[in-house]
Amino acid sequence: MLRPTTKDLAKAAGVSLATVDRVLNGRPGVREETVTAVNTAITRLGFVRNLSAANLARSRVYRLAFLLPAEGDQFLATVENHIVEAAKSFETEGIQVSLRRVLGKDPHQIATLLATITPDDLDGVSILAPESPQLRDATARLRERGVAVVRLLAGVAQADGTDVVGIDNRAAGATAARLIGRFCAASPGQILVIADTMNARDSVERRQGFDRVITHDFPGMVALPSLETHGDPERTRAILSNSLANHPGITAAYVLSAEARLPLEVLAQMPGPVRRVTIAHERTAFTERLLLGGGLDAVIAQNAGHLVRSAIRVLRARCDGRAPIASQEEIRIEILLPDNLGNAAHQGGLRLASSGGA
Amino acid sequence: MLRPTTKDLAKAAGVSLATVDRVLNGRPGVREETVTAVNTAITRLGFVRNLSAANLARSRVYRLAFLLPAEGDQFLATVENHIVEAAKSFETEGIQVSLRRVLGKDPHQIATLLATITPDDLDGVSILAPESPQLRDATARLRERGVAVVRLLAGVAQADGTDVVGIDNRAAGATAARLIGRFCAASPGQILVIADTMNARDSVERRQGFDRVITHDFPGMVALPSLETHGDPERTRAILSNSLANHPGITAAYVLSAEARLPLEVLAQMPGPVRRVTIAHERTAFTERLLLGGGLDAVIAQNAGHLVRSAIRVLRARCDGRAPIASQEEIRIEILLPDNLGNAAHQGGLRLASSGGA
DNA sequence: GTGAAAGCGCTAACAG
DNA sequence: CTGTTAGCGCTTTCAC
Repeated sequence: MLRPTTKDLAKAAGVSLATVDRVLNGRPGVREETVTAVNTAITRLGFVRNLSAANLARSRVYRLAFLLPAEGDQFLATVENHIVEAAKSFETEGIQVSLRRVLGKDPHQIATLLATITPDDLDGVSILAPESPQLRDATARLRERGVAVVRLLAGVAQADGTDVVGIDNRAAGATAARLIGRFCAASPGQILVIADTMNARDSVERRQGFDRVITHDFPGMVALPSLETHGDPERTRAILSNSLANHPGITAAYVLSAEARLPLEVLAQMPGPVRRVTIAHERTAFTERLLLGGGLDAVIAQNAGHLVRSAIRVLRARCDGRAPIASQEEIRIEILLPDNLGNAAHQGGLRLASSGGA
Repeated sequence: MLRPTTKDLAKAAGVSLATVDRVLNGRPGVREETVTAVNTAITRLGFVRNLSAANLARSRVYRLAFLLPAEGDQFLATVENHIVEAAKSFETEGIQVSLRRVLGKDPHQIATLLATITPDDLDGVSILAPESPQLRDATARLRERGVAVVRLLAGVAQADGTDVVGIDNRAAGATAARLIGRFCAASPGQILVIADTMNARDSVERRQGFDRVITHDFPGMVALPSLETHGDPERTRAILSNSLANHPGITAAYVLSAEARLPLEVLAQMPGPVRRVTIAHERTAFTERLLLGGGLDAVIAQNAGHLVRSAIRVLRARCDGRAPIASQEEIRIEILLPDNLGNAAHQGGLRLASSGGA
């Protein structure tokens, strides 16, 4: 026989469909006895609930939104593209995903904005913004109001029950350090560490992971104090040329911010007798090109597509009061070399057959 | 207004539900005129089809099976685990996934087995077996009979329209070579290359990719001829000790087969004055432990969970006559270092919140 | 060629 | 506390 349905359950347990439904959804108002009767039938028949049918009956639509910074460079654009793509493919499943580039730099602005969101507008939001007390507060309120929340990329999980989708930044920093250490085996020296700003929690964590590995496993190398570009080309030029002049023993550079273009472009213009080992974060058109051209030795990345789809799945699960499948939602720290960039980068042939199937 | 339904379409186009359905599913027997009328309504209303409802109405169940080798070591076990896990989570979507460890080493046995499968048993199969003319033939027949087919890990795409889910093995070999080359910068020398057998297409491709990069980018190094273990411990010991004795300049080892335990264990027992840079494929309990313990410098892996879920999604799409979403189904070549193994390996805390959501 | 009506598995008012 | 009934959006006979 095919999969048993609620009807079969009702018959087996000697109750009506409505009662089966009540038990299935843990709704109150059913005698303990009947509950067990139904549950027995469930296990006996090996009943598995048909979620699509349930959602159809509920005519449930999930209204989700991604709230992103208003300003950003290539990485943000990549994330955006994946959101748009994912929005399309989730639409058939009754999940409406919108995208709003509204978050400013001021934590208060962000908090004020979040305060306007209610369950009438949205069922869940995914927020990409730096950690701040205001933000933590605002997300807690949002959740109390009944809006599911996940933090994208940056944030601390578990503290208030808000999920975080993104890589472990300490591990990412450690990975960068390991690569630099190994790549510099023949020429250990000083390491330039460059960030947008070290005020962001994720930057600090990356730096911590980085330092741990360098100190512990590569005693011949020294990671210099972090330089902060603040996104300013002039300043970047100044601090980099200054640092390179002061430290002739620099053999490597680590750019730990998500937007690596500015420091990498400036770095490329600096004179340097030795070829420096350089590692940056996130796959963008820019880092990809540099990697293929030999101007970058490795890229530490998190797959933006996975990131977005994972955030959507987690939100959906939370909307239903379900727990996400942790093993599926873990975002891997990818190491990209010129050789494992995959199709998107430079090859023509997909491994999927181009024509229709069976 | 909420998302328009078929009913709205019918009204807008001045036809019945049945006709809308015929157009939606490209069924014959509709006047050209009415077809365009419906299509106009579709675009005008921005109609998006509700797939769950469609599947419910069809009471479509997808019966898929993974056909795996009867014999294998840890990597196969990992794949198996993921199949079982995926089977559970896809069950709610009406996708029944079974697992059969039935494939032997003989291509004819495999072909004979595939010949017994009909659309009455299964809607799609995912086959993990080495390339062979018999297999290609058998899969082609299967597809003709109306059973969707994807090849797992090994195979050639597009040739007969059969999809292949797995990494690009040439790129994987190239990635291994790049890492070995860079890690050996201070001590270039000869590289031991070890395989189960070089009769498998994927082994050959990895070797090709490996050689290309070594030759082109690391002229100071030499990749020795491939040694074949044939899964035999005695033989492995003999050929390895022989090779190490003959080539005192060996500074690296590349194990290119999916099951790396045997050669790595034997290699560990071999005396060696210099610490060798060692790289192997696939994440298993064994390679993970070795990586963390420093006995392995990197692991080139394909995420078994993605692999399995991707195979299922592709089969499902083909069953429906849809094209899979290529960007989502590309399997990344992961590089694993001790630092980016992630939660599963050694950490306790998940980044997902442990308690219920909004 | 096209339409009417029943039903997929489940939920959500209502009655009782 | 429990059952009846009418759908959710789409497909599928079977008539017309």
